[in-house]
Order: sequence, then structure tokens, then C-alpha cells
Amino acid sequence: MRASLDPIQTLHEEPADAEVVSHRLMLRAGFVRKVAGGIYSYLPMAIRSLRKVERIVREEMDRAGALEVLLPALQPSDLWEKTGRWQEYGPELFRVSDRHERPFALGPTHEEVITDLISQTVRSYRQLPVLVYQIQTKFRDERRPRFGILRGREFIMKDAYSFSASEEDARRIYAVMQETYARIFTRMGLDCRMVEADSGLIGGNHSHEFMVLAQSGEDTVLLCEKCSWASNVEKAPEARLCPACGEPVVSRTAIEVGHVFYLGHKYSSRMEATFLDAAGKEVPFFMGCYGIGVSRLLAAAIEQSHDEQGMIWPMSIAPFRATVLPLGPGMMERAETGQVVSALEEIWPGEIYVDDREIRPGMKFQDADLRGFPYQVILGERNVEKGCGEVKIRRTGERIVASLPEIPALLHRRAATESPEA
RNA sequence: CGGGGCGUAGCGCAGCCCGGUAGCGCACUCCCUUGGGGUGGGAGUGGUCGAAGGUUCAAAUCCUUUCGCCCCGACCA
Repeated sequence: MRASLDPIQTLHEEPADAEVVSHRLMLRAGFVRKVAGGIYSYLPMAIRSLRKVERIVREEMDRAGALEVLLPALQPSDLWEKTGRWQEYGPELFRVSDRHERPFALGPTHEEVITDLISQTVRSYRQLPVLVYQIQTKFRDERRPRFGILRGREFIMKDAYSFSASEEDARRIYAVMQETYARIFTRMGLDCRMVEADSGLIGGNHSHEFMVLAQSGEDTVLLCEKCSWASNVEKAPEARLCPACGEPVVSRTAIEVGHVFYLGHKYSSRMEATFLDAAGKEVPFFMGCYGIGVSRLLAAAIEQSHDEQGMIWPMSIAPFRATVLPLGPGMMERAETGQVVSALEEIWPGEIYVDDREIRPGMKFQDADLRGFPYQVILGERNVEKGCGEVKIRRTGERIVASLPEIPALLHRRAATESPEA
């Protein structure tokens, strides 16, 4: 993509109403714009990363045997009346009426809709288990939206639901989802911990959260310094010593990016969602649900990986893998520049951001650093005259001068060792 | 929802106390300059001062109401 196609400008000055680093950087780098409190437009850069996050989530969910669906955001109130959550969910549930004054909810989550669907569809234990997921915009009228994309009133979520014929099978799927989530966050280059958690309004009696350790996190987790034990502080408020091995625990702030719940019969019994078991008896589904905050992950990734100059994207979710910076007048038009860009497009199709704007070199450097593309290919006149270009590695600041034809192979090699997960 | 703060040009801010022609920086347009880390200079464009009502000869400024936004606090992906 050419920079000149995008009208969005980066901001030199700090936005006044952004507190946390991910919010500030997303505004400054032109990733998002605020429309109202807790409501944002996602601009071209952000969409690129968002789609990559979604692709990783889809690949791993598909690998786990989940089927993708798309359920409605607009949900009739009677489904929510069935589970009692029309009352229970409180003011956080967005409610709207149609022209006939019929009440609807804007879905904050989809247990009701999916349970209704599956109970109409599955009659026999022979059809079980069923595992479905979707990636969709959710609505929650948060008591306090904040931190930009981290806690919005509208956000993108991957939610999955499992229906099993036995508790044992439901717990097996729960374990599969735990592994799947770990894979997803690892592929995204995140330092993520799984912790024991409270179940909250979604319910059930057993749940784990996936936490990205970050300064601006809203949650506090307790981590054992010796073993792998970890817990949300809400779950073990008094813990000083690890319940698993007796070593001291440390407290860290974190961002919740995923949450898996064992639901059991909570929704299936309330909604009378049943199937016939092997004995011909009508029993409620054993359920689980599994969420990932897709849009929140963008902010979490920035919180965890940035420096004074700006974002530092992991390869797997960077908006572009590399940017080409032709410096000075005429450099964009030179044949060498076109050749380098085409050669890079060969190894990474669609992944090259060419800064063809007629601006000073300093601004191109600043913007490239701010937006955090993993690799910068700098084409200055002096180097190009000698048939060379300079590669800058964003994360380390390392600079390598190489002959122009060698640059694609160099990047390919570096990426293979530096970002094998991508 | 409690507590605190803020709404003035696309962004960041001053002006408000003490009422009297709406200002600065960035961005944007044009000219010159510069060309490897947000060049330098010159000339310009752009604002119903969040909204409504009130006081006054006169309101960004004082009063009332209202809307919005941000931050801190009690189970949220």
C-alpha cells in the first residue's frame, strides 16, 4: 500500500483525553478515532492488524474443531426473559424497541441465542458434542468506558459455545479451549498467563482468564514465583503464599483478553434445552462458553510492546510487515525503488507499506517508528547510488546496510528467526 | 452511580477572576528555502467560544439549566 492513498495523518501532539499508552499511540498513529465515549472508528492501519488477529483466532478455532457461525446482534427480549437475564443483566444491557414497541437487546453475549438454536437443532446425544464460534461486534453499556479500545461500549469479540452430552465431555472441550487460547496468544507474540477466575454474570462455577501482563491493566493477578500457579486477585484475595507450592506470590496488573467458562446446566436448564441421552432420557446440555476480546487484543499488544517512539508490532499482527522509505525528492521515482518494492511484495504480498509522500525524511522515520512496522527499508540517495539500502529492525533499532537485491532475502531470513510464530 | 476535572479552529492550548474588535502553536493552502530524524522564512484559509435560557448598552467571560468528555472508586472480553 502507498501512504499517499491514506488521508489519515499521524498526530504530533499528545491527545488530551487519552491516558493509557495504547490509547495515546492508537490515536497518534491514526489507528482509531473516537466517535463517542467508548465508541471508536477503526481506521485502515487498525483494520489490518485486527484482521490478522481474527485470522489467527479463526485458524486455531477451526483447528480445534469449532464451527463458525454468525448470530444476530439484535435479539428479541423474550429469549432474555427465559434465562432471567433481561432483569439480571441490568443497565449494562442495551435495550431498543422496534416500530411496534417490541423490545430487543443489543447482544452483549450470546448464550441465549445459541442455546435456543442448538436446542431446536440437536435432539440426540448422537449429534453431540457441538462447538460453535463467531467473531462479532458486542454491545455493553459499561458503567464506565475507558482506556480507549480497552473498555468500549461496542467492541469485537470472539465467542464460542460448547454443547456436550456429559460433564466429562464438557470438561474435555474446556481443556481443548484452554490449549487453543494459549496457542492463539502465543502466535500473537503476547506474554499471557492463564489464571483461576471468578465467573461473574456469565455464570457457571469454573472459569479461567487469560491475562496479558501490562502496567495499565484493570485486573490484578497473583503469580507464584516458583511454579505456574496464578490467580485473579478476586478469586484469592488473601493469598500471600502459593497454595500449590507454598512459595511467595507476587501481584501484577493485567489485561483480561480471554475467559473460558464451564457453564454446566446454567442456561440449558433455564431454557429447557435438552436432548435424548443413550437411555432415551431427556437431559439438559452440558455447556461451556469461551470468549476472546478481539479488539481489546490490539490495545493489549501495544501495551505490552512499545517504546518512546511508538508501537512495536509483533510480526504476526503488524499492520504491515515492512515499510519502504524512499528519502528525498525523486527517490520514489527511481527504478531501484520500484524494484525493491516489487521484490519485497514477492516474499510478502500485500504486506509492504510504501511511504511515497513528498515529505521530509525525518517525518517518515517518525511515522514508521510510531506505527511500529517490524522492518523499515530505508532508501537514501547515497546508499542507492552504491546499489545499497538500509534495513532497520524496529524492535532492536539494529541497522543493516545491504545491497538492494539482497534485501528481501535478508528480511525473510530475519523474520524466520525473529518471529517464527508468524 | 458517587468523587474530581474539562468543553474556545482538525489537534494541543491561552483568554474567563476583573464583561467591551477571539488569540497562540501544530496541521492545512500558496511562494521561496531545505532534503538521513517532525528544515527555515514569508503570505493565507479556517471558530454560531458544547447547547439553551437569563442579567447587561454589551457575554467566551457573570447567573441558571442542560448535554458531552476525561480521571479515581464496588465480579468486565
